[in-house]
Amino acid sequence: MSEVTAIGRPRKFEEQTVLAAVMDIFWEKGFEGTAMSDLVEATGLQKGSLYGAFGDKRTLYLKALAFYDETEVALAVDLLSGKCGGYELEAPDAGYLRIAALLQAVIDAVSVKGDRRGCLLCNAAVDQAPLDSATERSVTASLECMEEAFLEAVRAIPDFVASVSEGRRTARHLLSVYFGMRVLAKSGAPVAIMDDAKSGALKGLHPL
Amino acid sequence: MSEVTAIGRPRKFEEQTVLAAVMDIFWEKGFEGTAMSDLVEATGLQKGSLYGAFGDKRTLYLKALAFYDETEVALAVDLLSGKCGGYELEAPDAGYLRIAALLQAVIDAVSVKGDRRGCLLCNAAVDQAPLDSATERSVTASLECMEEAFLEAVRAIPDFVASVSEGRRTARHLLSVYFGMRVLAKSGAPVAIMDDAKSGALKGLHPL
DNA sequence: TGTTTTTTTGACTGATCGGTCACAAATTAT
DNA sequence: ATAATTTGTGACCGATCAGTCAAAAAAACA
Repeated sequence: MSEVTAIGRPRKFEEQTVLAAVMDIFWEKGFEGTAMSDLVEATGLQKGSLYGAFGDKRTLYLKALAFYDETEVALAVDLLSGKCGGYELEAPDAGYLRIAALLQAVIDAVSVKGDRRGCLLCNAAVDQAPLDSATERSVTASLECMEEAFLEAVRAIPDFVASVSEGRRTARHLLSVYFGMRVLAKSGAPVAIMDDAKSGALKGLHPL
Repeated sequence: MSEVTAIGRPRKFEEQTVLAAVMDIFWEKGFEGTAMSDLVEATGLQKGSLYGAFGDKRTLYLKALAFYDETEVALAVDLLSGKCGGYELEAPDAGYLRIAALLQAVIDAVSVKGDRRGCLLCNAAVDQAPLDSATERSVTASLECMEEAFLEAVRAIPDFVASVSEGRRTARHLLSVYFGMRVLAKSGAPVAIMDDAKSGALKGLHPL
């Protein structure tokens, strides 16, 4: 993992910390909207150090996307697939609750935390994926993770009488609702709209 | 509407034509990703003419958004509210068919026409609405139009036993699915995923 | 104490950015 | 004609863009 002794002048920064700061800026401003000077300011590093350690702007963006996948996407996936605590995971309607919790988290990000940045994955899909194939690949991979996690949650809904293909269909439908809500959130839509989008989606999951 | 005689040198361009070209570029590249030189190339006008006729880049963007609202959004709204022909509007399940047709149109834009630009409204919501209040207002207004149109379609579903508030909820849920599918389309998602998102959403509309 | 290796630093580059402007061109009004 | 008014044109502006580089600094070696 790490060299015990490293020759040469040691780095003054933690790679993960810098990447987190870089991700934040790209998240807030997008790829084109972010200048290298923004990253210099946010990271406290000089331009030369950034280029030396991470490569050019595009590479940095891709690494920020990967970091997002490892942190934020992983959190959502863990929530959906029941690998993290706090959501009554043992309840009989665990799958339903997990999906409800994720959609509620999208709403809370806006209404509680005032976070208008939305989802970096969604942002990247909209403004960079069609223009850059490496970004497209990264986004696609993260989307597949989320789809599988939704599928896992759907399958954890007892009495959800559904064929295998219907489970997949439902997962993809929920994926779509999730990103739609992210878009609505960024547009400044009132909480009531997102609440309805959420409960409208959940309604179809309750055959009880 | 128009002056019969206009003093001074007459314009060589049609305002609507130029606006359509401008909209196309912003649609494809986004606000930050579009340079004035791109617009000069696309419109055939010189920079000075563009500034003289439409104002600065931001104003031009807002006018392109308004143009999108008057053309593309209006088409979707007309389709949903049954004001345009071609979709068996007299059938007993007219509302259902209209919604299905709109979601299918999102898929066809990608699979038939190879159009990866998505929806300018969605793009604007994601990358400009949080940063510019005028853009946010424009996006919000268009979103409200679409919500009302979805609501009209939902209410045109016979046997859709639902309270008033449930109709609204369903409309907002569909709005969310619609934008989610737009995001998936831009991410390069295969048609199968969007098909499932669509049919998953439609399933909840068929209490038959 | 040097030598070597790596990182930090900030000045520097050419290109491009959004935006302006003076002047030529085209039309109506007199 | 000629004056008045508007539009088209392209050179021009300072600012900022992404990216580079040589030299200083900080560490491990010898």
